[in-house]
Amino acid sequence: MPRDYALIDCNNFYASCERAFRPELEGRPVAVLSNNDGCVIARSDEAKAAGVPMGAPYFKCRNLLERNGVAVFSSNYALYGDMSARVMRVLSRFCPSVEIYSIDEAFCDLTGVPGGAEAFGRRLRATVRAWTGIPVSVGIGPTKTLAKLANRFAKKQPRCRGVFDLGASPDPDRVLKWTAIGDVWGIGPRHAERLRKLGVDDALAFRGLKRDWVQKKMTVAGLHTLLELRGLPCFDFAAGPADKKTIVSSRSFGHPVTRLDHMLEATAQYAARAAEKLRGQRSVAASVLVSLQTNAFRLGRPQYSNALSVPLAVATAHTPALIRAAQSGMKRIFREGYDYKKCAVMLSGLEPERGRRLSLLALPPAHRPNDRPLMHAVDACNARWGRDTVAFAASGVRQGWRMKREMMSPRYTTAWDEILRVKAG
DNA sequence: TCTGGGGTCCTAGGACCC
DNA sequence: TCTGGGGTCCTAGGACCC
Repeated sequence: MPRDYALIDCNNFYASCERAFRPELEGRPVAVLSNNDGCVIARSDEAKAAGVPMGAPYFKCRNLLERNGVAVFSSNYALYGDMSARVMRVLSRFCPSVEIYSIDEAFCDLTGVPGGAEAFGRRLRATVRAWTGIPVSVGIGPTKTLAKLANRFAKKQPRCRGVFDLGASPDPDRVLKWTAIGDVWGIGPRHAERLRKLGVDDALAFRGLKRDWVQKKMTVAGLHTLLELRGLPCFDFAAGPADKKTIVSSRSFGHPVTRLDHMLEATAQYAARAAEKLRGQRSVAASVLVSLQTNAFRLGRPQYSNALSVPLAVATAHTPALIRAAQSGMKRIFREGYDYKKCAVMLSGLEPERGRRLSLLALPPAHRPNDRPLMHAVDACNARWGRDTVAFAASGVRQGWRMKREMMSPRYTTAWDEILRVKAG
């Protein structure tokens, strides 16, 4: 039986989150910057129309932004994460099954919903808007790839009014023809360029290619995209989030770091953050990869980057152990005489906390009975009173390397003292 | 002139996604 | 002066083993 998958995608999500709490920005251009106020990562429709490019470095487009009266925000992930959860809760309340795909997208299985998928999608869209303030688009199709494609059509074609069901369309091929090859889910810039050179410019032309050729040139990933465009589902619907296989914490510094002690502070901070995420999925890590790099944009300056993987004797989620491992690796790859821009800590070899393998050489966790309750208490404090309420001394106190966020909006929904006030009368 | 063969595991790099 | 962060999957090739 053919299925109806819907892709619900929040429009210009970060910009819409900012606007949800500043109604006077409705109809005005809004842009949100990446960490460190580095580049533009979200734009309202008005900002797009003004010609603000996606990914543009802030210092390069600052004039353009000012000239057009664009309201500019540093990214506020506490706010976006919470708004995302609200949107997802609305979807879960009305849809039989929801797969959260990213912070601003979810797939829903609408097969057999009463009244038809499109009408259901319209109600969903209106409800999300009314309950969260976030505008969404809804695309419906028999496979995830086609739902994605339908979603893009819904978003770009005003007459769709935010919802489009490809399966119910009188001429679906016309929509495929309208979709540029590079806009097909799963076809990135590399493959798109190659395909265009062969005269394959849109989804319809791609769909007509021979499977053997596609598999040979684009591996099974490309083959799956091809088959999905033909209406054969290749990507399963996953109700719950799968455990991560790697966990990364990395951040560019607010100022270049030159000293080992500062680098070790940042390493500890990132290791602690990664460890928190690790415990969040009840896993332990078997190895820690640290890396560092100078700023490759600064031509003419000496460049250096390196990475080192540090295996752990026993897989663990204990922050002090992970900090020790990360710092020992960092000491080995750090070289004096460079301006470092960024470092990262990646946890890999993840396995569930229960049922992990134990080493014969190190004490099993049962012999360190206080580790887990301690970490649990730290996580509970930070969940309740905010990140870094309890932190590790190894992360330093002054943290001169911390990122810049000079235009951040309040954490309207996650911090009591930043909550919106509504004046009476 | 000759230089086995096949399996498994790991890693690095490439491509993609948001 | 200032250019994000966090993931997944696939493949090729080398190491290693018998």
